[in-house]
Amino acid sequence: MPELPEVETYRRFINETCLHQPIAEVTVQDPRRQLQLDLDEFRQALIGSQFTGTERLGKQLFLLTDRSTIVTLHFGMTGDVAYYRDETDTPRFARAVFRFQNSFHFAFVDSRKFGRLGLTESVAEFKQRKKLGPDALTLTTEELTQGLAKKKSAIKPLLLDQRIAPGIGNWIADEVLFQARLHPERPAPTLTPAEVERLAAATRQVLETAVRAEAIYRDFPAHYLIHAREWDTAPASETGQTHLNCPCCQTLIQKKYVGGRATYYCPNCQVV
DNA sequence: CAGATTGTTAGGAG
DNA sequence: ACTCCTAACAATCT
Repeated sequence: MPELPEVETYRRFINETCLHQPIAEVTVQDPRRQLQLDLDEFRQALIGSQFTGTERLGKQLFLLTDRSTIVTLHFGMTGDVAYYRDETDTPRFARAVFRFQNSFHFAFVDSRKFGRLGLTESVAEFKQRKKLGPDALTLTTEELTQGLAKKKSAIKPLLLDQRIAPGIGNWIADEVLFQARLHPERPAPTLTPAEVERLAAATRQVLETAVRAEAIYRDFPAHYLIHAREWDTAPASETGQTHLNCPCCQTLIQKKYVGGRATYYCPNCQVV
């Protein structure tokens, strides 16, 4: 689930829990898969150091330390964070655990092991190496126009391209397109400047709303498409409420695969 | 139990 | 060399 709003929420959580406390031990359950460097190097770089602050770019999280090294965290599809004192409270699927000298623990939790941990010298270096574009939370019309230049494909896969506006994931992409009233398969070259501007504005607005709601989807505004996604119908059906219709025009929400990802849209509000 | 799943990336086709 | 698309990755949930 971790798209930009979740990662931003994790960042704030870490800021409130993990800073300025010497690290006593670091364990990684499956370093060959999830750690991008040797486990001993990782431990030596961090044991005895403290986290001093955090940064975020798209879905990538950076933990600054009082040394010249920065921890990089990517949460994959199922990454989460946890902070607890007793080892007996270690969450299921804790894949990496930082124990602080005050005996509290910070855990990188990730059932599916798609997440990654690594080290970098600087955020700028990391951004360049990964070719990440400008953060989607503050995406300007100019940045989006630049990012879409010479692109030929459908707009939705481009919104998911982290080199254009990192932070947008599959669900947010659908929400942004719905709010901008654009069909997910619109070819990027056919977008008018006004539509690109609408898309950039919707991106900022959806992400700001999601961050404000701390990525808790049921707290999103009622006119959001996200309530119509299938996964929302399970809990909703228990209360007798389903939201499979467009919150704007009541048309049945369609599902199809665009760029290999499940895509939800309103065939009435979002015309190609 | 078959089929779905959030993100990223390698590999192939063009 | 670049763009675009697909499939694979691991594990879990429904």
